[in-house]
Amino acid sequence: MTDLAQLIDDGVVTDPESAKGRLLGEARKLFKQKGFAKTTVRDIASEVGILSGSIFHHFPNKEDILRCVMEETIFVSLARLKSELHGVETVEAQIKTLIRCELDAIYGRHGQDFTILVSEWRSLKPDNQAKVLELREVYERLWHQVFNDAQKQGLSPLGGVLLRSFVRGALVDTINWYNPEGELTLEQLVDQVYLAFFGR
Amino acid sequence: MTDLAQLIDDGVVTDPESAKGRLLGEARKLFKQKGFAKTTVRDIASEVGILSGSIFHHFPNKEDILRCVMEETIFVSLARLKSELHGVETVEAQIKTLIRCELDAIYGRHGQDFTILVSEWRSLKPDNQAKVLELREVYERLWHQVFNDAQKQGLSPLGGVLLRSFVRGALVDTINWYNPEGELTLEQLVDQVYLAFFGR
Amino acid sequence: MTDLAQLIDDGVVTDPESAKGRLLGEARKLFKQKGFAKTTVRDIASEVGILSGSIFHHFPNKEDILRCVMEETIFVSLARLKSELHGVETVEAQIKTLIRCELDAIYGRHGQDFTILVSEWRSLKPDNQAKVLELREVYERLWHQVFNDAQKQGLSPLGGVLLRSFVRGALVDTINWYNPEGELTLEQLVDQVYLAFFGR
Amino acid sequence: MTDLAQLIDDGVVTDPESAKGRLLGEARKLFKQKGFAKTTVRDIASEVGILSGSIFHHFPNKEDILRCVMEETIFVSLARLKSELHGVETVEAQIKTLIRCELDAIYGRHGQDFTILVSEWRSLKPDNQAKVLELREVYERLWHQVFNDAQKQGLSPLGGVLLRSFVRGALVDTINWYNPEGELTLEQLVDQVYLAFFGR
DNA sequence: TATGAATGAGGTTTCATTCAT
DNA sequence: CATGAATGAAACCTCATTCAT
Repeated sequence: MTDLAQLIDDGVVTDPESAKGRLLGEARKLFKQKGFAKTTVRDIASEVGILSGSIFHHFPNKEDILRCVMEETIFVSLARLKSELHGVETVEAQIKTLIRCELDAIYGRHGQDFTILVSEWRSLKPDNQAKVLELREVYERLWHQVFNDAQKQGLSPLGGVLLRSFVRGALVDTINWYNPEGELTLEQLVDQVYLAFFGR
Repeated sequence: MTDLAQLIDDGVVTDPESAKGRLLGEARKLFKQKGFAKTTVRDIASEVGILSGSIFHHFPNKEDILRCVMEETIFVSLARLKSELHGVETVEAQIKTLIRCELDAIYGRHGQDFTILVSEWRSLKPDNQAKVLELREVYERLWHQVFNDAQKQGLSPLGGVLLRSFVRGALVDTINWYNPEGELTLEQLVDQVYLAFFGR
Repeated sequence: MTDLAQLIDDGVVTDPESAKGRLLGEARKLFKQKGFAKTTVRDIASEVGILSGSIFHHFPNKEDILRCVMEETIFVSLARLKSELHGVETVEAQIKTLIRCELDAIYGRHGQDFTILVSEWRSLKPDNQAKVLELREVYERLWHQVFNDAQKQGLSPLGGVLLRSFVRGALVDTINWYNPEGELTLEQLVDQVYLAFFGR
Repeated sequence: MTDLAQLIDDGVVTDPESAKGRLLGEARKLFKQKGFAKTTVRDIASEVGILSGSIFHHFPNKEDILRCVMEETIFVSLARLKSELHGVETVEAQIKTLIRCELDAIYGRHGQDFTILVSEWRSLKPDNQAKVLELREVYERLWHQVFNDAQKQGLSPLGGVLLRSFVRGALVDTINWYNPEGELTLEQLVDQVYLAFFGR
């Protein structure tokens, strides 16, 4: 059973074949393209092939769609990260795996579109922010652990939490200039990020 | 004459005492607080103490207010950066100056609120993006030059353009976690950023 | 099946019982009374008994309402004209039928309000003008044919196109002085128009 | 002394060199081009080279500008008509003079833009309509007299008032199809109108 | 579950008009 | 006479949300 199938089975990720799942998929796409504020509930509905009123059978309101999109993003990213980290021994390889997975998530290789987590953070009301944050911290802790190890090995003078913040910023911001179809491959980008922070 | 006074004199920055200037100031504040989409022109007007219709004496439309806010941000940041870099000899000191100025800009120490440039980029239509981009590139080139020097001196294995991208991301993202009133002072943050990228 | 019922069935005229149909009806009435510019979408909505926002379920914008009103006017006028002309043999009778039908249309006897086509022509943007013009030319050609026959029979020294222009002007302008409830009956008016242009 | 100079001297037409006169001239042009409703008081001001607020030193409100434009149109048209009719003996020549002068007025040969009188009639409130109507009836009576003579001579079977209505409609409507720069000259158009109504 | 018409609050923008300078 | 900033009402339009069918 794949990671994704497992997650669907666990009920934390909606089956993308289902009506709700297709809704989430299109919503994610549009939120990424045009932003949450400029995406109308009609846009989403028409992309799925239903009418706007029908959306509210699946979600209580628009903001909740965003919350679900974000939470699924974290679930999927987390599962994938754990799976990819499995069996990786050296800290260097672990770091590169972390970076690679997050870039994959940002560029939607597995449908996660990590960027939304940052760019649309303010579109959530505080209560929803709290819910998502809880989940997200699980994900962040994985980074902290690996980065703390890196510091111990002298790969960076900074502690895990601070370093993770800088790396996250650097990665998320690539969305503003990096073109995955351009000359620099994703793997090369991974290496450059590694070099920038740990190349000594 | 101060830098700011000079810029106002040059006509590239609006006098903050004037009606238009006050409008820009309040708009900047609100855009930062609530985001462009959720800030209404009524909000801005009422903050200045006029009615919403009066705004359109000074700006043709809401988006143009954002464009002006962004352009002033760049003008002020650029002027300040040049002034602060003046007489600074070592590359290390130059880098720290760049970082310090941008963090100052992000945290609005001189009224610039640099973050808006990144977070509201998508709120501009392509034609306005192009106008702002032109200005912004002048600012970015300053970073590239210093970072290229840093590479030559072996301070980082990366070229100036790529390195600047990573640093910008790291700095801009601080907005999501850094609290300027917290334990970590801005000067300490500058040092940590320097360490993260150049501390070898 | 009546002509109108047939047109509704064909889908070129909206059922006046439907929401959209009632909207068009009230819009037509108001456009005629106050003119397009001075009629607000709120006026129309309140006349139908809905709120202004609801109008935009049926029409993308105000101008489109006018376009629909105009197009329906032509469809109805054309259908009625064809039906009335059917079996009319002499040119004189055909001419009077044309005149009578257009006056009927102007005075809204069958709900067409032909005048709007002329008086609000400039309220349409060029693209909408083009759409309506296409339809209207079908209608005009009917006149040209009959008037060309009239010229051949020596009823007027002018060609069909020019003559039609003059007659249209004369008929449309009646709106500025003719009172259908006054002494001059519509049938008498028809005769006078005929006399003015063909009475020799 | 020209007719116009005489009218200016009489105080019924504003000197076109004066501020108020230039205002009226530009207003007339814009009302004709875009219609009264779509012409803003700013449009007019900027065309004259002043600011919108200054207009209200010359006119109490926008509608009054229209009223003045209309009244001047009538004054000028009337003066010109009287002057042109002077010494014309035959009814045929008188009719053609009337037609020619009105077409001249419609196409702005002497700056009158007669069309506005018809197309913007509804833009006036009843009290202003009444004022203008009073003037206009003097002008219309000239037509009635000549057309009544025409009927007596057997040139048309219709009475002057009704006939004038039809001719006015035909002439005013030319604005919707006639191009003064096209193949049909204005003099030829005069002849065709004459033929249409009196050619027997 | 889905529809689709309707809601109703709120958005940006327009514009004739006023008035202190 | 002219300015130009401000008014304030009203315009068109948007859109998340509701609900009877």
